[in-house]
Amino acid sequence: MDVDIDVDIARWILEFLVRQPLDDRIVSSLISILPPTNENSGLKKSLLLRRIESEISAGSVSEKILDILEQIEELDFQDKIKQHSDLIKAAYCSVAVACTAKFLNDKDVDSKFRYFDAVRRIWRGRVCKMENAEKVGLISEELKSWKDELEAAVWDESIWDSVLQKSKGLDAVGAVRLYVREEKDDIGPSFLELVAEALRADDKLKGILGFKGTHGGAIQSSGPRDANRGGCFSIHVEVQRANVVSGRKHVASKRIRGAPSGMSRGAKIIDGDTSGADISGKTFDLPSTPEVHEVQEALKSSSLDLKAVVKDPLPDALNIADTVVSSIERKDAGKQPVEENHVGANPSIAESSGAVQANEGTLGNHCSEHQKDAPRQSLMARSSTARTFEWDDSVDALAGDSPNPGNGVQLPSPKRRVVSPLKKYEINNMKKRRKFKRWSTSEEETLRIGVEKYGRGNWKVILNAYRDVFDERTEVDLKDKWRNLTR
DNA sequence: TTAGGGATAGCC
DNA sequence: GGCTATCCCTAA
Repeated sequence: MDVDIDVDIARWILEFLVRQPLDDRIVSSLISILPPTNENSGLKKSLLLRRIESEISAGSVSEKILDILEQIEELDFQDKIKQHSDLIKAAYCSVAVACTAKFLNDKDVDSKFRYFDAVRRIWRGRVCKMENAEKVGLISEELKSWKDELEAAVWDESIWDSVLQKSKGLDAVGAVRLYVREEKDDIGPSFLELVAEALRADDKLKGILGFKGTHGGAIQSSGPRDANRGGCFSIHVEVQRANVVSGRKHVASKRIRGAPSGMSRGAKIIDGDTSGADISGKTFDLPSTPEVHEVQEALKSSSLDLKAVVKDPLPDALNIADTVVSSIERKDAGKQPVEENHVGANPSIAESSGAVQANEGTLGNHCSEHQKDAPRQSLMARSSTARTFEWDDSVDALAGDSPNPGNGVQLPSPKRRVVSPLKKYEINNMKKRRKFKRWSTSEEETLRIGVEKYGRGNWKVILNAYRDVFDERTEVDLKDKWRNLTR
């Protein structure tokens, strides 16, 4: 089930997340619940690069990397990037060789079978397909040379040693790392990081952000090939004061001007206190799991970066809000009028108040009648496709963790909402079933070999021993398949 | 981590 | 709709 969340915001979140050292499962979970952002090939590439990094984190390479590099090549092809980096070709060649030649290490019957199988899969399968399709993005002279050599070794065991020695001269992991570094440098930082960076560097922009200024601060994108973010754009944030006060909601409309299509939608920030609020939209809660907490921490850290560079952009707004808010009866004396403006003015500070950051992976979604009915239209009026997102848990610690608690802003504690059984049901259903993938004969054969060698029931050992063959399989899959084979 | 039951996708 | 293969959940 996809979360009903603005696709641009989802993209910002994903752009940010894929650059964080988070567990892959967490990122995958988030991707599965955020709406698809298929049109963004830059994000896709970032995700693929992340998968590569994950694959080589153990210091070895696998055939999965070949698959990912092919996907990247396809993306580049779709983006009409004709000139492919030599580094991607070198990385592909090195990994292909490593994934094949490793089976020459042992001289037993199994390894011989696996070597033949690897040559069939990689060189007669992948490489030949690319050659036949005249897809030259990953084809290099070096690759062709290795193909001949490895094919020759299929028929001539006497050259195994020399091929093996030569293959050891290739540093596959190093080649992949070099390529990934080049791509990441090329893509540049995420949008959220750019904003943070711009705020750090530009005092003027700090002043502009959050209040009714019409000036725009410019942020230069550092990703020359990242057509999805555009080369240069400006940021404009406006506070809808009327809504902030009348609805006890903190609303800011953020718009990127001059950005490519899809970048100009609103992000609304709402106070965690929703009591009495007229909620017409759907609300999504995240389960309070360690994984979710980990993601929240990463987002929080980025938010704190923002907060650290924004001192107080709205002193005037505070005074105005002070006057208006004072007329509203408050049950909670700890909620100061100044909070409202801080929140409305600055998304980074909004977080501290229990407000929700759309760009913090918030999955809550409220539509405020107050905002809808607000008589004053903002210059940066929320677009029809914009939604409101509410973050319940992430902000708990922020107010208390504030490095400068005496700075005058004491923010209300967000309230954890009780998740209804129905919601829990929805949360459980957010996990998508994997795509149905039929077992190949080589997988079946390898499973038989594995069971013969390691014994039935040692599914994890077998999976680890033949990880290259069992692509996207789990130990449970192996167990289930064996059960099926032996029925 | 594994085993087993149940759910679901894919095929006929 | 029925059957089978694959995937998922949960108890041990």
